[in-house]
Amino acid sequence: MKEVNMLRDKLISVAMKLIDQEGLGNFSWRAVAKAAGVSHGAPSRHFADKSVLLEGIATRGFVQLKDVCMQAHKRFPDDPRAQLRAACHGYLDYALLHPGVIHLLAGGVLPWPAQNEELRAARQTAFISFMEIIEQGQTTGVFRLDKIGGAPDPEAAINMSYAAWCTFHGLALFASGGPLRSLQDYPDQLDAMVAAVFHTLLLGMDTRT
Amino acid sequence: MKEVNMLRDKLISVAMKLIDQEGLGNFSWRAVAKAAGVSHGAPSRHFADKSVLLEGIATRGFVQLKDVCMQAHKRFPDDPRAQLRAACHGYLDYALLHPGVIHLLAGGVLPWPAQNEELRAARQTAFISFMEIIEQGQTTGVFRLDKIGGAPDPEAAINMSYAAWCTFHGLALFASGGPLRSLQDYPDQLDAMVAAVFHTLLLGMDTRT
DNA sequence: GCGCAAAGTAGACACTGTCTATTTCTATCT
DNA sequence: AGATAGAAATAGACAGTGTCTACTTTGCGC
Repeated sequence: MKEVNMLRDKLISVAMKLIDQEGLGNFSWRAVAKAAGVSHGAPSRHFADKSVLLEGIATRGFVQLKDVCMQAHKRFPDDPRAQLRAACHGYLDYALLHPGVIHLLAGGVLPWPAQNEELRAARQTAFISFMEIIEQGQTTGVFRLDKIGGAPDPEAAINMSYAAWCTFHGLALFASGGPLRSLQDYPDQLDAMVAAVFHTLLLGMDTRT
Repeated sequence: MKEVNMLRDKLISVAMKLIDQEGLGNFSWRAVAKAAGVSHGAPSRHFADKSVLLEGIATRGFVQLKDVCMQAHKRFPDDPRAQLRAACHGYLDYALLHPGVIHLLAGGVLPWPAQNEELRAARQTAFISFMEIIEQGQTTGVFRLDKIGGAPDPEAAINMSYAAWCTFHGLALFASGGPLRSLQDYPDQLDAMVAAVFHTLLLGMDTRT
């Protein structure tokens, strides 16, 4: 097994750490090089410029979020509600651990749709992985499958996935670096808030209500 | 009526425009000065440094979001569902018009809780303005008032407000500069997606379901 | 008209991202 | 093994950035 792109991987790891510690704004190309122990010109062999490096970080972020969804899916094989709850908590935990990365994934920094093919694929894979939870829930009759007008909607899974993902995303941003950030010091209150938000979301998705 | 801080206001206006056009990352102090027609040192008479300028922009952003909520409230005096829908669309329209500002408000750039007292107050006012919609809905029996366990919750309004706001916020970010950005070119599809997401949210909040 | 504080200007500085020329490393071929 | 070509890393240069400082202009009460 050949060790390819050792420095490339290290740079992304180091950059992730810096981005989470210093924030997305104070993130510097030269600081990444220094933290990786190379000269300021070395990274340019692996990343054309700063935005390509950010794309690399974002790609890894989406891969990790895909893992979060897959673990949620695997852990509760026949319980879409539990899967969704696990995905919610996994997403939130990831955001608290990687506040810089989650804000990078939130958009506004990199252009969208992404130029980078690898990044586009990673995001797509993560979304599909999440959507499988919704689809399974809908096909097993746990989640709603109706359209606004009442007629069945072929894109119901996509729409409901975005509804859930938007909520997770907003919650994760608020808790990791927004108005709910101070709740990090009071885990019980944070849990209560997350439970309440999730409760409202699930009520809107569940056929049982 | 005295004209105070003419340049200060102009700088914020100009900076808002630049931040929305060029993005939060390519936003430059000197470019703001140039666009306002003053030397690069002039803004420092009104803003100590770049982050204070950003705080000024964020403050104005929250004030404008408060206006969105108040208009939604005023327009449908006795219909919390319509108020909420109007707030959702208002929030989204604002995000599409001001993609840079909405990402600034999303956090990750400015430290939270905000140092700046004015900014903190503006955010608080905006949130309260939004929460009034929820409160009115709950007291008139349109929105749920139950806790997860079933017992009444004094903080129900706060929790439900955050549930709704998280969804709006995630949706706004996705649509303005995230994975849903391409839907801007297909207004019908965008409307359908927004309607579906809002539908799921409302189902989770409404007592009627 | 004077004096003074506030507002705006212009130059300097360290630092940033990016480009280029140069050196060092490494893997392959005879 | 030694030579060599290509990749990888270095170091210097450059314009542009945020911020600090000294200097000049402006406007207003006396």
